[in-house]
Amino acid sequence: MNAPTIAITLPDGTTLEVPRGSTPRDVAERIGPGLARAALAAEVNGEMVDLDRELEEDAALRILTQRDDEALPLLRHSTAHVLATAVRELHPEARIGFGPAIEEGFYYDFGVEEPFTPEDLSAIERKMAEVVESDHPFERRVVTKEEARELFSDDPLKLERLEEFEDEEVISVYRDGPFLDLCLGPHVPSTGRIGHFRLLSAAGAYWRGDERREMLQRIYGTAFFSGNDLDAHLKRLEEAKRRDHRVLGRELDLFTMDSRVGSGLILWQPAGSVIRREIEDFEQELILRHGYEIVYTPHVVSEKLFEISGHLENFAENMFGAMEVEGGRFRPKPMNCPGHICIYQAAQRSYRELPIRYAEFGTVYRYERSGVLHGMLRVRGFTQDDAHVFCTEEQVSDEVRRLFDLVDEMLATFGYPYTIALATRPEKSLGSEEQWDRAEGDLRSVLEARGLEYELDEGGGAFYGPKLDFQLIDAIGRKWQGPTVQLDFNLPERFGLEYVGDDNERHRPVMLHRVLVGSMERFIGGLIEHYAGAFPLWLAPEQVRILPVSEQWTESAQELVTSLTEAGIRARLEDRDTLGYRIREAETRKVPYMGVIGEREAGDGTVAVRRRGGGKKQDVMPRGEFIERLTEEVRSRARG
RNA sequence: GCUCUGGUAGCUCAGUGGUAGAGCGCUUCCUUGGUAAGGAAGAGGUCGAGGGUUCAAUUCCCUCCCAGAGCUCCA
Repeated sequence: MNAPTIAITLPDGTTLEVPRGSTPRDVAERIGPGLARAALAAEVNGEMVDLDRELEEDAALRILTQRDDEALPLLRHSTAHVLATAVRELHPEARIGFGPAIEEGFYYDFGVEEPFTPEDLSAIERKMAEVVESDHPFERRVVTKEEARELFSDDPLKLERLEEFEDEEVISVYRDGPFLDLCLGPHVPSTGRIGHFRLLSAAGAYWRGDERREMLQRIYGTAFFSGNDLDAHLKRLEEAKRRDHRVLGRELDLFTMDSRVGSGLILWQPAGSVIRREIEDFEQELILRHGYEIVYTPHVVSEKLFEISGHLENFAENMFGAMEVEGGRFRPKPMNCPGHICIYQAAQRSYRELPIRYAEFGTVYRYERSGVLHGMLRVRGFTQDDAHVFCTEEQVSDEVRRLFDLVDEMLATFGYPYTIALATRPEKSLGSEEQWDRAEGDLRSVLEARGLEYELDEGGGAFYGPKLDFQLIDAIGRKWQGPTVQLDFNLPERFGLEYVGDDNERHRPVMLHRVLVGSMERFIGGLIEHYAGAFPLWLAPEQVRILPVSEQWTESAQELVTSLTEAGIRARLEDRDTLGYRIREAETRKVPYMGVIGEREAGDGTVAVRRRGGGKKQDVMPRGEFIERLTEEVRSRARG
């Protein structure tokens, strides 16, 4: 016979005896009225549940309030239900799809005849406020499949989902006021707990993400516990828009596109080319110091190469079509690795040569569907800072260690913090278990030896080897794909790579693919947004603009421009229009330094230096000192 | 590729069934300036392309091209 009470263990280790069938809300009230008021949901034995779920057994319990990390997704999911509630009030015919919380908010998909207009969104938002005002409780009910079929008889999309439930699965539905949804939960106690939300956009989305299925209309929104958090989020969205690399790219003449050239193909203007060349020079210097050798491979190669590499089999849908030349078929390369392998195979390799590290700024072409193209971030032609390391299995961990040194130096220069994910063996994979264990162990031990935190992406590796992914965090907290290190057991096999060991036997080397920036296009697109177009001195296309106060000081100003140019500084004279106008122009062009030359400066050989964004503040200094300071700032690649 | 939205001057955008406008930029002239816009004049448009309706289409309709927001996918 069950005892009449159960023991509830709280996070601080204390235990409460409560009657069987008590709810987390009861427990919260036992702990204190403040907590009871703040409570949103609970975690029982690691499972998230509603506050009024009855507890039948001893359990570990944690009351969730808005201070807990899990609370925000909960709030957003509940807000999605409020959205659906409002849509159903205004458009009773709308069929309901799914409405989950996502990283920055939530969405809900609806089957409607006409897409939602901005006016619809406003009306829906107002209706949502009414739903919140009504403070409907979220009520959970467990139903049988048969009951559920009845309840959702008018909701074909829900019925489809319903049929996928296994017989023994618990089917729960949630009601808030007039709206009923098939939902796993949990939810906040009532719609009144939802305070600060905003609908952001509407767009088409395939039912269940399948492009062969019907297109539904998705409404995106976000929600927060406090108005301040919502405002901060909306400001961040504004800020992201302000930093859009496509807008800044045009304003600053960094890059352009031309439909005559083709979609997804970047034309680098001189200013953007300066940035790219500086980064390439920096990286080249870096990798030469780290023992790489630079190679070059052709852009168009025989299709036979991609038969051997397997690209034709596995990557064809991302490759440009073949061109026929004298009966042979050729393709623009989508990756650089096969070419590097051929260079490796140009000679018989001895263990004494390994590791061999080939690097190339290799331009590759990939077919991307027109709808996915986006500025410089998603293109059809891009240049990878690609490298391939051929080494023995024993050398892998040392090579990975060296890569970390490279990555650290590289990313610190741009001011990117980063996170790391280790992606391990997927279900379908190539190579022996020992090989994988060893490779993953190598990666792991390097991470641990460095004391680096990392996420584990279980089963996220490619079929041909585990990998490390670095994610960059930019100036406004967004994540970008950064360096990757990929072990490859496949290509050495396919190409039959060999080296002669100290035992005079032939062995198979391991191959590492790695990129630091990934693609120059994507990286620089991201960098434009990271710096909001205000590049540090070493990258700035124009580093100094020299402004004579009036034309009579042009000659003196020109002398300074010449000295700067001779010192390797990108400097330009600007002497038309008024000084105020030219200063404004230099500021909007985000030139890091302005040097003003007037009667005083021309007289005593100084320059009045004004820093970008520094307002009226100016620093008068001897010209030699100015040049020295700039040279040092460039040399150290200061982040400025 | 799909859904939706859009395409008017170099850029950002307004506008109309009777062959077109603003601001910025550009050119020229005046102004010779001291730290985020001195003044004036001027040039610049096949109103994305093709077809249809109409006395008349940049405007209404259809097709196509291009771009954007999503979906799916990726460096």
